[in-house]
Amino acid sequence: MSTTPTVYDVAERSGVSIATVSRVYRNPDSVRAQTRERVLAVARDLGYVPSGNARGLASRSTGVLGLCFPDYSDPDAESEAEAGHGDEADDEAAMLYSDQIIRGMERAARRHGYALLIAASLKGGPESLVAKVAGRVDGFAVLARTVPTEDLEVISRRQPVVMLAGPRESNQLDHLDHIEVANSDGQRELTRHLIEDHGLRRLAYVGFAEESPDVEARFRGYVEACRAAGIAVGAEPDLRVPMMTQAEGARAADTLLDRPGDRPEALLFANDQMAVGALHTLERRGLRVPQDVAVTGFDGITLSRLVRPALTTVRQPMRRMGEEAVELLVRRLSGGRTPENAGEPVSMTLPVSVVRRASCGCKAA
Amino acid sequence: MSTTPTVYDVAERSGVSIATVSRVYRNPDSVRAQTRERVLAVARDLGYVPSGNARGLASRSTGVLGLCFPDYSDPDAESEAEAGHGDEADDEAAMLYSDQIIRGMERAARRHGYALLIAASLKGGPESLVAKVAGRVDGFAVLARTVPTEDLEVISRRQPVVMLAGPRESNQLDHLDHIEVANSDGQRELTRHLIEDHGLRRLAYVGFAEESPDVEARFRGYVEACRAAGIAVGAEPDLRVPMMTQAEGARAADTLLDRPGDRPEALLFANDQMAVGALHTLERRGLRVPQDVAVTGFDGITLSRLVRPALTTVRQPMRRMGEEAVELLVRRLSGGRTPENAGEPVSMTLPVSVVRRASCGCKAA
DNA sequence: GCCTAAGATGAATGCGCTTTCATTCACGTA
DNA sequence: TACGTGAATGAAAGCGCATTCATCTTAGGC
Repeated sequence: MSTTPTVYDVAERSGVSIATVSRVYRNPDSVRAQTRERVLAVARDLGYVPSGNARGLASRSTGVLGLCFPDYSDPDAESEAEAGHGDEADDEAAMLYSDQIIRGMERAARRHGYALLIAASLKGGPESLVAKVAGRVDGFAVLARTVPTEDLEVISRRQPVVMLAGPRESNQLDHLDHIEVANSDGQRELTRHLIEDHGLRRLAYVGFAEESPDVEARFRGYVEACRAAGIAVGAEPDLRVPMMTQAEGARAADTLLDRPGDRPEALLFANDQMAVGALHTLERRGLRVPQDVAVTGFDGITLSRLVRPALTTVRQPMRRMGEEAVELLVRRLSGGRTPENAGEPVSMTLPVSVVRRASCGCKAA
Repeated sequence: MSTTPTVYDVAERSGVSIATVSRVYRNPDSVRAQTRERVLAVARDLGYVPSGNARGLASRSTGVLGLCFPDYSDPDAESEAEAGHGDEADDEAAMLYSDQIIRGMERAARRHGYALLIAASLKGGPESLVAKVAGRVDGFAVLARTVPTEDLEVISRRQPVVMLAGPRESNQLDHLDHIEVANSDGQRELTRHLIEDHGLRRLAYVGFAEESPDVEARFRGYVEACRAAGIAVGAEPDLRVPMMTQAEGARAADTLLDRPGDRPEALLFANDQMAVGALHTLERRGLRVPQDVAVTGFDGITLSRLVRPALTTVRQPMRRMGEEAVELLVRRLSGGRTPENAGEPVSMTLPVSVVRRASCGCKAA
């Protein structure tokens, strides 16, 4: 009896067939009450729990949705939390993207009766990651750039996959559902705000070195706003950094301020982490924000509100993104096996909102 | 071909047996390189992804750990986030317990090569919840009181289960591993702080109506500190509320302040949510915190730092708890099939820390 | 050039459950 | 009394993979 009990054990002990045991769990009403009770009693007695694997195998569906995300942990955040045990710097503050998406997905999944399987990619083989998740769920969401697109290409032929954040790949993944945020709109509006409402004209944009669709889109919004205001800008950000971390942001600020010529009136960063790093640099150099230099971020992470001056940024509705992802998956899953399921891939863009705080001059620091 | 490809399809197309296909994924080195490449090519071509279910069934292990938690969503938080779109009140602020535990578990699980399955109980049958999770994972953690103890009793005979937060049940679950925080110590220290460092003596404690081991432990700490200081206290909290929400906290404050006799100098709440609600009430009534009344919470949720005055509270290391839970499960899982596995159940208590902020008078509001 | 051992592959079985399809049984009806 | 009916249950066939054990190669060794 050291082995875990199965339907066979329960069936034998309660004098019914395994089919009946199965029915007791799948469709209780189809079994006579008396029989049902007997089976349940034995099951309880034996400590029987239906094997999800066997169930899934036989019914080819798992009742689980998945989420793959990259290892987002910013080394900065880690070390900072460890070093300064200050009240303000504790790690709780850093509710990451992934956390919010997880929360959104979990809620929505629960509503639809699904559980959620989450897995972040290790630096090792992403192969194992996606394979592991894909093989165990009915459908899943992937944060952009977590998994090689070609792998997704393959997997999406077999189950619903929705890509989060990051414009749809123009090449092959045209049949992948996709949810993004209005990166371009947000950055454009924020830039317009700096130019029109604060009268700033010497702007500098800091982006990411590796090609990142999101960052590109943000930069595009920046460029549009500048041009609309008659401000000349190049086709490239003023600076590209190797990683979008606080450390790099701090360094970037130094680099830009050390450049010859007039000091920029505003530093626009492609994400909040970098902007926060820049804030440190500016303070160290004795420059006041926003009086001497305005600073803006992008994302709207919790930390952006906690720093001083509070960071003006663009908030992304990550939680909602998670919810929408689930809705989409559920729709694909329930919508008949093959009707319009092969129909047009859905692509949705969620609106963002500019959050005006102190670092651009809107509120008192 | 509309059906999802299986090992059989791959085997046939690449001219090998299914055993070889399986080997290619499970143990690549045991297959000749040439053969391996051929199989992988076909797999890629066909869009083959190994079925996690079949794998799990055949190898009886899933590579997944689970977490069951109650539906913690505080209705307050929801409505507040929807109503006031204020910058300060956005939902990011509310990083709940479950979120932190999830994060801790995810990190630790990833390190050990496991994925994480999370599921919150719906109000419906908790049966389905736990069964669903239990059937799909190698082991899992449960937040106290999410699942009827008798169910756990049954399941724990079949796989490792670790209970989080909440003292071990004295009755039957003695063979369940268990991780808790030093609730009693924390509340005692916090109370001692109010009494000795701030000279407060008229205290009032607000707890939860339903029996909750954690809340009981906290109350116990409170009582100990009072008695040690020679302050008389009853065996019951001054007030028990039906739910530990902000709304109830607000109401509780009203109730306590309306009672005849001297106004309490300090209101101690069994969690932060209630304390925050009380803060609203006090402001409405024109009472200053901490000058007129001190207020304290318990938990150390992010919101506790964001409210004004910032809340003095006791921080629980929820994230670490998640990590420890995984470590424990992994140990159980890897530690031989039956050696000391049946050994003593582990029970660990994580230390908490008092966070002194403005609401008790320690820092400027 | 023949024999042996290690390496590569195949055949077959079982993992635990779901799901037709068929069978049995108890009634009500003609 | 014989027969149709629907409910309850059983028999059996997979679901897709991992894993022995047996079989077949192939590279050495003499």
